[in-house]
Amino acid sequence: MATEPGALPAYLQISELLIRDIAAGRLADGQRLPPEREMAAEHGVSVTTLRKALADLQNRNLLDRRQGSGNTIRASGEMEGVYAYFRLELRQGGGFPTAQVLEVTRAVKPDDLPDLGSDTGFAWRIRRVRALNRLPVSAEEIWLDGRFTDRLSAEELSQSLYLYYRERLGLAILRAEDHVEVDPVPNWVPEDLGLASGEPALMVARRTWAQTNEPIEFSRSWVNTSRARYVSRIS
Amino acid sequence: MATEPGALPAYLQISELLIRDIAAGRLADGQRLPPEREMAAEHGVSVTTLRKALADLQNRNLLDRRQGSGNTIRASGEMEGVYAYFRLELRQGGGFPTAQVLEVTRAVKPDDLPDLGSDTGFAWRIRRVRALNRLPVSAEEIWLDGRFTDRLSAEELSQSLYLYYRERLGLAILRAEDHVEVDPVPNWVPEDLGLASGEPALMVARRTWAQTNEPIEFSRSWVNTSRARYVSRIS
DNA sequence: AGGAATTTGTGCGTATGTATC
DNA sequence: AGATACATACGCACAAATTCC
Repeated sequence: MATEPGALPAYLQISELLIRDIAAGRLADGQRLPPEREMAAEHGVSVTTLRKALADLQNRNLLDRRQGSGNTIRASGEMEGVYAYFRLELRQGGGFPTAQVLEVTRAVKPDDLPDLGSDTGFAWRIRRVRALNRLPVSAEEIWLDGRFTDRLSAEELSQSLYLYYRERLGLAILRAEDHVEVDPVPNWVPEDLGLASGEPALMVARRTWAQTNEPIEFSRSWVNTSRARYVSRIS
Repeated sequence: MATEPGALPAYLQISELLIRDIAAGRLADGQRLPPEREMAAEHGVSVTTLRKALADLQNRNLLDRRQGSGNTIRASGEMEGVYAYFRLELRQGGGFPTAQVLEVTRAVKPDDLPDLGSDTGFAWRIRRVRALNRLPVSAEEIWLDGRFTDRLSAEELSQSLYLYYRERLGLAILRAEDHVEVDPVPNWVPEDLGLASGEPALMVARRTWAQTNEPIEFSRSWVNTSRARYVSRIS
């Protein structure tokens, strides 16, 4: 393992390497890792150091460590990971999330918007409809600070916005805070969502932060609660 | 450190000992711990082992470890622990939670209630008003399954219901799931909450589970969103 | 300002215990 | 019962951050 001056600690380099392997599918769910001594030799570190890397994966719920049995990848959390921040469910439970972008605009930041950590005053406004099993459940307006990119089009945005942030903009969302309230539906929501403009509806206001703890994004979602509900699991 | 056969590992013995010290107030918030080498000597273990105990405390958010600076107790998490499941905040943020019990009734379980893991068919219904900084913010109706206790009175219930569950009933809440919706306000809510019966309001439906993963409780809270909002932090 | 002292972070190698196969 | 593999624990050396003089 290279030990350049500015580099990350060896155990973090290894754990990040394994995380990328999982994300890329090179390490699949349920796959058994080689014994710790082997892996330590492969990476040219001591068993102690390698164990610290594996402990890190365990803390992230990506690895099942079992004495006498071995270390097993738990990549099930991966696809969930992309949607870990999505908190709407069909009323009968579950539903596969998709999104349709209605509009992408570069605009002056409104005054009532929370601070996004920039002084440019410009931001991207993304409006989209989120669906579960193809049933539209919410309309979402997202404000992404302007400092991250100079161009942004509806075509570029994949189904998972956070995936786009991570892969195209190098922004990993690490934290979010939702405020759930009741708020009038705006006038731009499409018909098929089943929400009447001006009527009170469940509204989720979200702020997100990146690795560096800088605020990135602010969004508001109006939810059709006859189709979906906001779910929060606590443990 | 004693190393009897059936005992916990040394590092866990030490971390549990420190946790008890924090809970009992012998280690106060902000207090600085002795250097690791000193503590290791005190407990008769190696620095490595002691560090593992401290890492455990850090994972529990009870300790702040800073290279070059030392280890500092963060007991703030203690009181928060009791209210960790409380997700309402004043609109300006924060607020100290209190509760006033309106009514405690033993009743037949309604049919539309989710399964509470019992076949007795009886349950306790608790109605109370929750306040933040003495301002009423929500009305709550709780159904506690009947199998846990034969008597329950308003006087017995402390401010924190979960504290009561833990100390009197031996029930530690380990998991909860909130469903947030919009729902008409019931007719029993008191005037000073500022919610009109029958009008739609933010409603939080919660199920809770105990250690054993058995369902315990179901509750619904109607929130005055002009005073408070439902907050969910994700990381 | 600057350098020494203090304190935690990282990493190694090894020995032994214990769960699983 | 034996082999395999992870868990615990020790002691040491050096790096990096902080504090103190």
